[in-house]
Amino acid sequence: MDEKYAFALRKLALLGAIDDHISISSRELGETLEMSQQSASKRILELLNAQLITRDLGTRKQRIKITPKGVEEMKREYNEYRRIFELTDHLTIHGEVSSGMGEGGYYICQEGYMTQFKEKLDLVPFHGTFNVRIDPNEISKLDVLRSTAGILIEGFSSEGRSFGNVIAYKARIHNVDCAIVVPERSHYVDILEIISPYHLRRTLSLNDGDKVDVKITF
Amino acid sequence: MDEKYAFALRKLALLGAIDDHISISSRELGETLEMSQQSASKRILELLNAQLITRDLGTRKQRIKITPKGVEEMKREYNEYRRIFELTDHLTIHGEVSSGMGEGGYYICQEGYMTQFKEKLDLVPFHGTFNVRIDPNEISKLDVLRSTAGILIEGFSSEGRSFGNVIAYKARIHNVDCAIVVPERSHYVDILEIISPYHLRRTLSLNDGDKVDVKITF
DNA sequence: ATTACTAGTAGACGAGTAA
DNA sequence: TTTACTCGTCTACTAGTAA
Repeated sequence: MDEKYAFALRKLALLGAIDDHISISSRELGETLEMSQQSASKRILELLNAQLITRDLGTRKQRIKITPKGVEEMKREYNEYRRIFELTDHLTIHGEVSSGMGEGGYYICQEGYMTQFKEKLDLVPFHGTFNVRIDPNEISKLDVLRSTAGILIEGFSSEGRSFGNVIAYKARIHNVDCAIVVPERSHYVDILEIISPYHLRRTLSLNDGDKVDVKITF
Repeated sequence: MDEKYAFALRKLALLGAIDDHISISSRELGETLEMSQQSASKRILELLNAQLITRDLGTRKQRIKITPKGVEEMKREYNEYRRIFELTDHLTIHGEVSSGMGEGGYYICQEGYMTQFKEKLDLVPFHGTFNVRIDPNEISKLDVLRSTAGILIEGFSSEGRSFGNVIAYKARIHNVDCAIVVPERSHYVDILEIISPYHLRRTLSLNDGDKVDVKITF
């Protein structure tokens, strides 16, 4: 995205153009962007062309709304700032113990992954995965995590099945070493899958619903 | 700040130029900014001129560090994004009950303020202020709060003393109505001063050090 | 009121090059 | 190798104005 579009997009977002269409004339937009009506009009055409906004052009005033693509572009910039101001040397994600679907456990136990966990993380997973449901307020911390370079656990093929790359992040839960494992090609979910040399539920006496802090170190 | 400077400043920050001087040639900066060496050199001179960065220009490579002013400018942009993505209709600040210095209580009890609290907040403070020490991880939420339009409680003069403007924000602590009061001209502190028609310590059975969630509604 | 075209100007950019 | 000057080009802006 052209950097100059970010400014206009951000000001539109502050006026509420993410949730709804907002009525704003090119003159008014020009005022908030500190430019002429003509330039603001041109900027709107550029944003439309870049598919960052949509517009209803009525006879009176145009109505503008930011597209999902526009929101994504802004989030990218937002996440850069988060990395600058929030990331020191660690990131803490709050959540609660979840029994999850247990699907991750099957993948993680594959020999092809296990050898790499030992080599690259110096960690032999005890048993399956430990699942943490991320506090809804902190889902966006996943963006920050995923924009950070983790440890690449390479995919492989075994018995005609292919297993994809996995990104691992070293972490600690209540001072017990562990690692978060995220399939490289996965949709965002609110569950952190965690491996540890210990049986975390037993070691930390945790049950479903108990609050935990996952501290990722960089 | 010229908007185009923000991009360069942000990329420098991501390279670590907030904490330390970083070695970066104009050619390298040009690569990360996707522009020529010449333009990157010019951009550096502009940033220097705007006092957003400082530079050691050695014989080999220049070393660049972002100034406090530069950091402030970035924070302003960061806070705009926070308002866009973090602020829905409320903001929750975590903290713990603190006995504070009790100074706020004296000011707040002034007749000039009290009448306005009743009119503008529909709230007759019970007694002094209730102090919450903000969780260190959430101090920056104050930036977000202060960049939000609160309710202006006008200053006044009484018995030869002048009392300044105060900004109030309606809030709830564990479902009890209250309001945060912030002197307009004050340095940042980690204490929220809160007024409520109830004696919060007694009503909620709170003692120093107890964790509380302050939910600000907009 | 609007939006947005055209024309003229100021400013941003990169190539060449000096130090 | 550096940084950064000059200069030509090309883009971005605003004023004027049409629809």
